[in-house]
Amino acid sequence: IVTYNAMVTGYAQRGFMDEALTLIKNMHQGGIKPDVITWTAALSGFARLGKQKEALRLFQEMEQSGVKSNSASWNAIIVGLTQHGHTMLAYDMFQEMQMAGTKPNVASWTALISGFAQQGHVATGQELLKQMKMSGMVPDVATWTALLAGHAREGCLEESLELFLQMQREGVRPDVIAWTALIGGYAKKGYHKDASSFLMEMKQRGVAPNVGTWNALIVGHASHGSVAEAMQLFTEMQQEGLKPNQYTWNAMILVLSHHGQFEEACIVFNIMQREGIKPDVVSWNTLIAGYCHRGRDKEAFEHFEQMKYEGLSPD
RNA sequence: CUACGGACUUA
Repeated sequence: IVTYNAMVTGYAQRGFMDEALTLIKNMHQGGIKPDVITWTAALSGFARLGKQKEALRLFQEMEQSGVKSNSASWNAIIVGLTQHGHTMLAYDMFQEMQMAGTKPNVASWTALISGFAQQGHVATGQELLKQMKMSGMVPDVATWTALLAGHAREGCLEESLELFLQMQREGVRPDVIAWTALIGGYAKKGYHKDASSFLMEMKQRGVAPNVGTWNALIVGHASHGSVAEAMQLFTEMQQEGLKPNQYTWNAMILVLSHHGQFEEACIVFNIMQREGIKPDVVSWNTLIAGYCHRGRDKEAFEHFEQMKYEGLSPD
């Protein structure tokens, strides 16, 4: 069962759902009964792909086979809904989960709060946090960060900072992700000085910045700031021993495009490939949108064609 | 037991 679960999880996480389902069938034939982990791994795969019908079907199949769902199974469904914009349906599921006798855990609350926060409904998220506390649950660093990030994305820096402080008053230590959410808010508004003081502070407090943290700093230089400073950060992160990832390269393309440096942006396409990272739809969209903003429709179209030629489908 | 939640890129 352990081996099977590992394999089902592997396939499901990669979106190979046919393979995952075949494995479950094999388990049955081999006389091994899939457990709640097997089922949850599989239905979570469907949920992430936005195939809610199939996810729910597996959920029912699980219960019919006599395996009781737990909060993780419900959470997988809820996350699938929130990540595809169905926040209200996720909320309904959350209620249904309780009616079915499963108590939401911290992850359930966090998933729901994050869903609303990502849709720009931060106030609802705040309200849910209050309810969560009233129900006796204790928010952890992920819960706080979901809300904090919501405020940061809205550009409400005071609110995001206040949550950052509040979580600490309530005994929760910010981790690298919480710091990154905070820093990202400041960076995006062009408050680069504040962003880098926070970077220093997090280091002093023993939290090591990761690639995501640097990405947040770099991308701030798209709307406000300069290519030179972005390049400087890009170099610095590598001196710290961190390797640029897809987000980093795309951020660099964005910064260059925003500043009209399209030739350089195209060079970045080549370099990233040489470094083993393929430009994705986001990379191309960024470049094409950059051309469009400057009225360079011809080049936008040429790159649109080239993207298709490279085997990527426009979204 | 590689089951479920939070940050950073385009639109």
